[in-house]
Amino acid sequence: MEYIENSAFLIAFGKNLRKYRKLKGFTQEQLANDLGIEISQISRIERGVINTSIGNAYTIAKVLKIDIKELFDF
Amino acid sequence: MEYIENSAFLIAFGKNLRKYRKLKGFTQEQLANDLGIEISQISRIERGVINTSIGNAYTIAKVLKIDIKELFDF
DNA sequence: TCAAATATAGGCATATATGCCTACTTATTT
DNA sequence: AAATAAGTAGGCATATATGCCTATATTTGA
Repeated sequence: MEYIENSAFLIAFGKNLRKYRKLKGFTQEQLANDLGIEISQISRIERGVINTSIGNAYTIAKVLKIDIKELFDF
Repeated sequence: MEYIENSAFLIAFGKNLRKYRKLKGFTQEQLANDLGIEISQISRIERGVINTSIGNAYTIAKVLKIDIKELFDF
């Protein structure tokens, strides 16, 4: 198994999240509303600007109705 | 798929991390040193006291030489 | 091409994780 | 039982994520 840098990981995670969000037909705003977090955060997470929490990742998976492991599968 | 509460998720994550840490023969201190983070944080994460970042989870997986998905597999 | 919807960018205040430290507790080993 | 190792607890300062807001850019649809 090869490991990437932390910043690259955040970007990869964000891209993956964006993929699943669109796949499930959510806009950033809808996702943020369902999550109960700020819409600007979704944009930041998807671009890899911020290093969000595991709890947030879990809640996102919950809203998207996917397994959290899928968010880390890339 | 059934989803648990956020606080329960953090506790489950911590227990799982502890399982893998011991499985790989690390003390909290060794893991913290290899990670380059504070030992007190490991204790807090394992007990579900804090909601650590996805980047931290990734680095932990890297040090333990496991796939990050395993940390979320419970 | 224009309008509307969606996403990006950044500033500022606040909340929470983290680092650093000391003290205490629990577990392990002899 | 005593000594050592490992883990827990909490305080305080700092760093970073988050919330809230406004403005700009980009994409999508008519």
